[in-house]
Amino acid sequence: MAFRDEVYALVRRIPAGCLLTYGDVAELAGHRGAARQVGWALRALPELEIAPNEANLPWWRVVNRSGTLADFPSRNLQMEMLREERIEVDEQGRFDLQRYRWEP
DNA sequence: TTGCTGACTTGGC
DNA sequence: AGCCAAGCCAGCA
Repeated sequence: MAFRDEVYALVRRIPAGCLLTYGDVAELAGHRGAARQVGWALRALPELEIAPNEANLPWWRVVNRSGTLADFPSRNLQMEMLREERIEVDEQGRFDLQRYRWEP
């Protein structure tokens, strides 16, 4: 099973209203410290012609360790999705990881 | 094959 | 709080 598919399998299990960091996903996939590859896997989604919503792939529930979003094309969409799931954002546009982090 | 690149993290200032 | 270097490893040229 490819690393990419391990990532997708894990992301699918994140409950609504919860968050996971790139590092968390990497460790759960058995690749501790390979956070960058998780980012790569998520970035590859549009190129794979996958419709994330229809594929039940809540990629927007993966954020970085600072509780912020990096500067990538779909970050605005991600913010919107998180807001719909009642995840609060502070004045600096950050999430409370202590509160929303998913612990399997 | 080697050598970059990168939706990241961590530890040390 | 921020900056920086090192580590990570799947693709790609």
